[in-house]
Amino acid sequence: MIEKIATIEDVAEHAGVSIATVSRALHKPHVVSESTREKVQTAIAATGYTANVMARNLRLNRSGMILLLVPDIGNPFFSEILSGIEQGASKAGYNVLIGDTQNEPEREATYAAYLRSNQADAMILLNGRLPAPLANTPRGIIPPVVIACERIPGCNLPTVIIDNEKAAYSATKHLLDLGHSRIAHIAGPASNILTTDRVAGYRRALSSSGIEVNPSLIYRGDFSIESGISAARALLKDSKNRPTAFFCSSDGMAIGVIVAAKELGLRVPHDVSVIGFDDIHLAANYDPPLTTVRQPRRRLGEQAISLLLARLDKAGAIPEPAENPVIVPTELIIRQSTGPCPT
Amino acid sequence: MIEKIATIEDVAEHAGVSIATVSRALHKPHVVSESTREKVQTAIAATGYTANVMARNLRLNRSGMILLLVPDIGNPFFSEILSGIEQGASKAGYNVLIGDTQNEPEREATYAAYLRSNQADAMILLNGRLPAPLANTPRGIIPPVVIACERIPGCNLPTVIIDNEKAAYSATKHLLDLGHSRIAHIAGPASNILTTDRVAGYRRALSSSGIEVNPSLIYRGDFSIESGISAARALLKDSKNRPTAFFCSSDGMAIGVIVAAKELGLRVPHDVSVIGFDDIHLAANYDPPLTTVRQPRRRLGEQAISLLLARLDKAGAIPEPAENPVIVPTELIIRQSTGPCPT
DNA sequence: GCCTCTTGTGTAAACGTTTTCATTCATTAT
DNA sequence: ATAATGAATGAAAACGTTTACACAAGAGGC
Repeated sequence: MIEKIATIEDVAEHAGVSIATVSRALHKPHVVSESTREKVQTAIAATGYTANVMARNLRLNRSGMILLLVPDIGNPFFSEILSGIEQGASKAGYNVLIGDTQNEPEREATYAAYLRSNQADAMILLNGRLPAPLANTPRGIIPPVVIACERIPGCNLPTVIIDNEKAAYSATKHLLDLGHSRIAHIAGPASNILTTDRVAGYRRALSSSGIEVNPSLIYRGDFSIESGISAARALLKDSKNRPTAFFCSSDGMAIGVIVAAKELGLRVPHDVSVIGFDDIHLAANYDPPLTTVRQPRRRLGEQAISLLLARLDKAGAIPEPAENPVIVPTELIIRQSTGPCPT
Repeated sequence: MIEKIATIEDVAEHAGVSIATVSRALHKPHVVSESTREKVQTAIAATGYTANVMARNLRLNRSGMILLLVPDIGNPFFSEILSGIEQGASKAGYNVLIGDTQNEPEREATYAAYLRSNQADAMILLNGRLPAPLANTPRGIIPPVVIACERIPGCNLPTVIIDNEKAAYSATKHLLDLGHSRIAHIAGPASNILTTDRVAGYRRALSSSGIEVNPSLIYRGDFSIESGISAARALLKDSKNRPTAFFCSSDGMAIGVIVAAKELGLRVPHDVSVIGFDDIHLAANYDPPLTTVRQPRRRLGEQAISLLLARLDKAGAIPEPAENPVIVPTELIIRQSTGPCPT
C-alpha cells in the first residue's frame, strides 16, 4: 500500500524505451523523435514522475541553491532585501537558503562550509563579516560570493552597498542648513563598519560648517527603539546644553528619540529635530512623519543577486575588475520631523 | 592549478584504508579501531575533506531541507515566525528553504513539487492554502506537512493557529466595556479565513451585548497602513454617526486609522478609540501606544516546527489524533489608544 | 589443535540521474 | 549495388556516498 515514487526507470519501462531516452526527451527534446517524445510524455503523466533533484544535482555537480547569510532573520530590515534576492534567484532557477547566523562566527563557519560540501553553489553575505573558512581561500581562486549591505574592508569580492559616509553627510547637512549646530548623532554598534562610515560623514558635515565635533554628542546605540530612548533621555537631561537635533543611524532609534522627547514635553520638530535612517515602512506614518535617509533595500537585494548570477555565468572566466563596490543611491526624504532650529 | 575538491576516496587513499572505513569512522566511530580512526582523522585534516552532502542525501534518500511556504517574505509579520522555525529546525539538523509564493497558486504548486522530487523532506504552510498537488494526495497517506498561522478548513493536517474568533471577541469586548457601542471593524481581505473568524468574534461580542451589527461599519482592508487610512476617512466622514471606536485586524491598519483620525483633528483615545492586532514591535512606541491583540509569533513558529519534527520522527507510524489544531494563546495588550466612550 | 565468537576491515551494490560512446537502421551519393 | 552520411536509440560509466555482506585474524573454550 505504500506509495513507491516513480523513477526515470519506471517511466522508461512504461514507455518501452531506455532511461537515456527519457532523460533526453526531457532535457534535449530536439534529439529524440517526435513519436518517442510523445510516448515518454504519456508515460510521465501515467507514472506521475518527478525527477529526483538530488540525483540530478549529484550528477551535474551543482545544488541550485544560493546561500544567504543574515545576522538575524527576525529583523524586518532584511526582509525586503531578501525579497529582492529571492525574486532574482528564483527567476534564474535558483533557490535561496537562508542562514541565520545570530552573529555567531561559529554558525557563519558552519554555513560557509555549505559551499565546499556542495550544498550551495554560491553565497551572499549580509552580515558584514567574512566567515573564517572563506578568509583563507587559496590566492587566485575567487569563491562565488557577493557581499551586500556592509562592506568588508580589505576584501575585494563583488560588493553592493550604499555610500554611508555620503548619506550621513547629507543628513547632517540638512540639519545644519536648518540652522542647527548642536547636533547629536545616535550611532550604531561599534563593530559595524557602517557605523564608522556614518560617523565620518557626520563629522565631515560639521567640520565643513566650521563646527567642532563634540564627542559627548555621539551616542552608541544598537539600532533598536529602546536604545534610541536611552540615548535621548541621556542627552536631553541637561536642559541647558541639550542638542537641538538628532541624526540617528536607524529609524527605530529616531522613533525612540521622539518617544523620549515627547515624554519630556518637547515637541518635534518645534523644539527638537530628528532624522532617521532606512525609511522603514512606518516612517511615513509616524507622528510626526519621519525625515530619513531612504535605503533602497529591494534594489540592494536585486543588485546583489544580479552580481552573483553574472559571476556564476562566467565561472572560471577572469573576472573583470568592473566597478567595485557597486553603490546604490540613497535619498534624503524630508518629512515633518525636522524643522528650523529654535532660537 | 584548479583546486580539486577532496572526496572520500582521497581520504581513504591518504589513510591507507577503504572508503567504507572512512565512512564508518565518521558515522559509526565505535565500530572502527582507535588506531584507524586516528589515521582517518589526520587524513581528513590533510585533505581538507568535507562530505558531499548531495551524494550523502541521495544515498539516504533525504534532503535535510524543510520547505517553508510564505505568501510574501517581504512582509515583516512573518520574519519572527520564520525565526522561530529556523531555530528549531537548525537545532534538529534541518535547513529551512523559504518559498515565496507571492500568493500565486502556480508558485505554490511548483514548491509543493519539491516534496515529491526529494528537494525537501517536509513543508510548513503559512499561506493559508493547500497547494494543488497536495490536495489530491492518496487517501490514507499523510504528507509531512504542518499548517501554521491560517487554518485550512476541511484539512486535518497538523495545524497551529491562534483562536481568531476568541481574540476578536475579547478585543471588541474591551471596547464595549469602555462604553462604546458604535464600533467599526476594519477587517482583512475576504479571501483569508482569519478574516471570517475575526468578523465572527466581533459580531458575537456585539450581539452578546445586545447591539445590532451594522454592516456598514465593517470595512474590508488589506492589512496595510494605507487601507487603514482609507477606511477611517470613509467611516469618519459622516461626523453625525461616526464610530467612536475601531477594532482593526492589523496594527498597520490601526496606525492608518490613527493617522486619518489625527488628520481630521480627532484625538486618540479621547475622541476615538483604536485597537489593533498582532502587536508589532512598533505598537508599543507609537503615539499613542497601541492597544492590541498580541500574537505570539515566535511561539507560533516554534510550535509549528516542533509539530513537524515530531511527525518526522515517527514517520510511517500511525499519527495519533492528538489535539488538533494546536492553539497558541493570544493576549490583549491594553495601552493608550483605547479609552472610555466620549459622551 | 579444532571449532566458534568477536572484532575490524574490504568489496561491491545501491541511490537516480546525465552523458559518452557504440550501435542500428534508413537514406543518399557514388 | 556499395559505401558513406546521418538520425535515433541503447548500454554503461560516472557523480560521491552508505551499508549489506563476506572475509580475515585473533581470542577463548573444549
